[in-house]
Amino acid sequence: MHGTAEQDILCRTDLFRGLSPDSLRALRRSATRRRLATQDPVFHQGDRAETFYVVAEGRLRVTQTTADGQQVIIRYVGPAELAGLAVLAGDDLHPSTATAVADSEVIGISRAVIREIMARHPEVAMNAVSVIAARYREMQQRLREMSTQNVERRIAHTILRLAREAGRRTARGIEIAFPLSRQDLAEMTGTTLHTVSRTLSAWEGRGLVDSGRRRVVVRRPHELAMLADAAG
Amino acid sequence: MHGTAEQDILCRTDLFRGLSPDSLRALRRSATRRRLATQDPVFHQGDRAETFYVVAEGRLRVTQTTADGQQVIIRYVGPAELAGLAVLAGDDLHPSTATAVADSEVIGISRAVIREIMARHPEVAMNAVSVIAARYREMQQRLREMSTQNVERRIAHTILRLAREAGRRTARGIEIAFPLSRQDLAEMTGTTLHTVSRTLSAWEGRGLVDSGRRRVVVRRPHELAMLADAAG
DNA sequence: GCGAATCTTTGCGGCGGATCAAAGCGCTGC
DNA sequence: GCAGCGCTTTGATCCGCCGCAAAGATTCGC
Repeated sequence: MHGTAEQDILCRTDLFRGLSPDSLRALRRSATRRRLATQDPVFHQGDRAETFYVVAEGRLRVTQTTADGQQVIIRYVGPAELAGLAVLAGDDLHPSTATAVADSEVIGISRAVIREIMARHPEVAMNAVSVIAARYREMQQRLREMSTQNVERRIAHTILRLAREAGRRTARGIEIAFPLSRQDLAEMTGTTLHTVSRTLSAWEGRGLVDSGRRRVVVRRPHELAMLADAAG
Repeated sequence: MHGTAEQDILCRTDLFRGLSPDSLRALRRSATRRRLATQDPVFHQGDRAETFYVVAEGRLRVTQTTADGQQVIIRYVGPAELAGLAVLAGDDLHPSTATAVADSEVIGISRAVIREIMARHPEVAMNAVSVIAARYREMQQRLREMSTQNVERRIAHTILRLAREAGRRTARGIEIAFPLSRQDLAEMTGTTLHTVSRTLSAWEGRGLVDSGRRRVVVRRPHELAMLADAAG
């Protein structure tokens, strides 16, 4: 699984959907591959935005850190998804940091290459519009959640979303397929690890989830969804 | 100020920057103008996304309403800015509602027209990427604020942002140039009108702002910015 | 100019969730 | 196998902000 897998992943992205085999081949030649171990950084907040990445395998965590050192998780990025969208927009700097949370493989594409492809293939530029618009909508949804829902519902929504994006069916239920700590969930929902821990403990008591050290399994997705949609 | 003003506004947008005069003229012919009084709706959440709008004059409020009827304000949109970005992305439905908050004039452009322009003029498609990416970044910032800052700082940031986007210099300070109620600020910051009212009263006591019925004037922008950046 | 509607202010009580503190648990490395 | 580190749990306390309630301003319609 080398070249062919790589080309597969590129044409499976929403960004390059519809690009001709020839162009894909050329793109593949100018792209670079990188293997990452857990914890390896891909780029840092404030770095020059020279290269964006397609995840071929594994998963990245995208975070932002505030002036006073608080961190929030913007998103997890999985196979066939993109990290470093600022490059597509032609921005100078990466506004966020991307880090591998599992052994991963990414394909890097430089600003110059993607800008030229978009200029030559408007359908790719239009795909880029859709990709970023989807992220924008995602963000609107999270903002709405933060504004109107209490902590328990926010955690429920977040876990359900992760289960959808990165869920693995097991005998016990749907397992989120990468290490996810209480602290991580807190940084996604705007609360503290203490509150997340208490909430998961309560759910565990009711048989909704099964969780442990950096591990979450959703046992009753339907009931958790009810809870996520309940008032409050 | 008819045709010429309209063309001016179109070429002053980030979206159509760099488009040739000929194409602009053609675009202008296929666009429609609409005058709006305060409170007039432009489009509704759930409507088919057939047309997006360039604000030529005035201001729109873009909101989302949750299943249980709670409203959040996504953004205010002023001259040379866009409303209805979903149309650019080719989405089926408008995810939000846009309403005039002052007498306004908008220029409507249909999905078919903009898609064709983007297909023919990649630079416009790339502009669209930048426009949406800017909104995405804006949203990330607000999410970060919601996650890490207390109510007072969020209100301060919000008012400063509005003053920057829609501020009018007056003898008393910078006046936000459209009607803005306590409830509106609450829906932008994820709090209640009561808390906004208390906060503004406190600031008024310290001479930071001067506010009344649907009216906010920032008297000491610098001090308000200090407060917005302070810890907490 | 009067009343009604809308927006704002302010007091009071309560609670969700943060904060502080300390102890348990499960990996990892030697 | 034991030490040590990072993650998790749980208790106790506190406080920022919400929710409710009622009165005070301001604008608008007739």
